Amino acid sequence: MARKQGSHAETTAPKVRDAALRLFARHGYAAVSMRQIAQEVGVQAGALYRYTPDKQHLLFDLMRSHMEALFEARQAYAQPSDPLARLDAFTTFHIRFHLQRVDAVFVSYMELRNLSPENFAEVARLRSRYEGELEAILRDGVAAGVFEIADCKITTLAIIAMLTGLTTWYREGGRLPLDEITALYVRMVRGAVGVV
Amino acid sequence: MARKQGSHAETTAPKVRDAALRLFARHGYAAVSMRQIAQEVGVQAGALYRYTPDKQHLLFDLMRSHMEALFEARQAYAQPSDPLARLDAFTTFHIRFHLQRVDAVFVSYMELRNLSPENFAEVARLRSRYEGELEAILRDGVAAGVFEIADCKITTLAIIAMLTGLTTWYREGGRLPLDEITALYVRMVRGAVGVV
DNA sequence: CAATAAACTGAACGCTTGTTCATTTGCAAA
DNA sequence: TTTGCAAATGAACAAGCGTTCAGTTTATTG
Repeated sequence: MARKQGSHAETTAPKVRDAALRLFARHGYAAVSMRQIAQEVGVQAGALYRYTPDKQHLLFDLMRSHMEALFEARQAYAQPSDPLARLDAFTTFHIRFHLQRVDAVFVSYMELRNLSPENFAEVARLRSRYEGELEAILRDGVAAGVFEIADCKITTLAIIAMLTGLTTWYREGGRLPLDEITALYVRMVRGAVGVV
Repeated sequence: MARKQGSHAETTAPKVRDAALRLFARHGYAAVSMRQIAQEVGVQAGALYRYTPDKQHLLFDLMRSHMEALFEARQAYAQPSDPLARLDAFTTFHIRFHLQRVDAVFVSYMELRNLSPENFAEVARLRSRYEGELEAILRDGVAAGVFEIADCKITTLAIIAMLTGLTTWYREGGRLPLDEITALYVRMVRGAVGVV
């Protein structure tokens, strides 16, 4: 019989992903070598190839599972029915989720150009599906007469850019607690969609 | 006497900068080699070192002159006195300037981590000076009772993130003309600062 | 204990990297 | 036409790159 499957592999695999994510976020995909990742894991470079077919796929896996985690977390979130409550919930969710995974957010936004065309298309598809969720909320709000929005598509992109920008400057233990910051953003998002 | 200064250098120098900017934006600083830049310019790699002490400085120069161009362009812009008009003018200016230099914006936001600490500090200083201009507008508006803002610092960052995000998706000849897009953003920014 | 297979090593592969520098090119002034 | 120098070449440097693979280690199974 085979050895209990992956007694070490199950330890090493996430280590590889963690190290790669942290290093890619810090220095950029192209600037990080497989040897650096290996050193962080405590292993020789060749051993990494038991966990990824190549460097490019390692990057893609990180991005894809970031998006998958995003949808999974979102599904676990309460979905109110009235548009304004849903918008607020989206804002809160987006901020909380993204702040918990700054490295993954950074890598997912910065390293798109290092993906092969097919891998890029896959990530782009997932991202626009997520954007679609916000857009649907906006459309519902407009239909219900609660939002005043001239163009839902553009408003969606503007809101997401505004919210995600938070990840570039937020530091734990900063001037304001996260709850207050979130409340500020909820209010700004409301303002941007014309809620008075 | 010396030859007319830089008869060729004056041609080559901007070519080097243009090529570097385009390639850095497209593939990332670390992924671009000096030989690639040289080929784009039509020169051997060694010749680049007449125009930059090293690769890192080439990146820094691009970022610094992007920021300098930003301040120069802003100074040439009309500065109304009432806060709301100034806010609208800032929005319009920011969009127009940044859309004309997508590559420089991209590089300036993506490649900060590839700067040496001193060079990073310099770019950060210039950036926060620019943010300060918007923040001043917001504070004036609050003082004048036209804006309803809970925290001017955070609102500043949120607005700039929202506006700059435009550069990642805008394409000339897209669904909407730039004037309409700008008008949409002017309205959203107004909403975010609580103008009714 | 012996057998087995997963996990990992360590060296090697061909290639590219940023940077340097002695040398050549080519134009403009004298 | 000669001279002088900026501009550019092209070869070289040591170092590092992603990836492969035969071989060694190691822990668990029968």
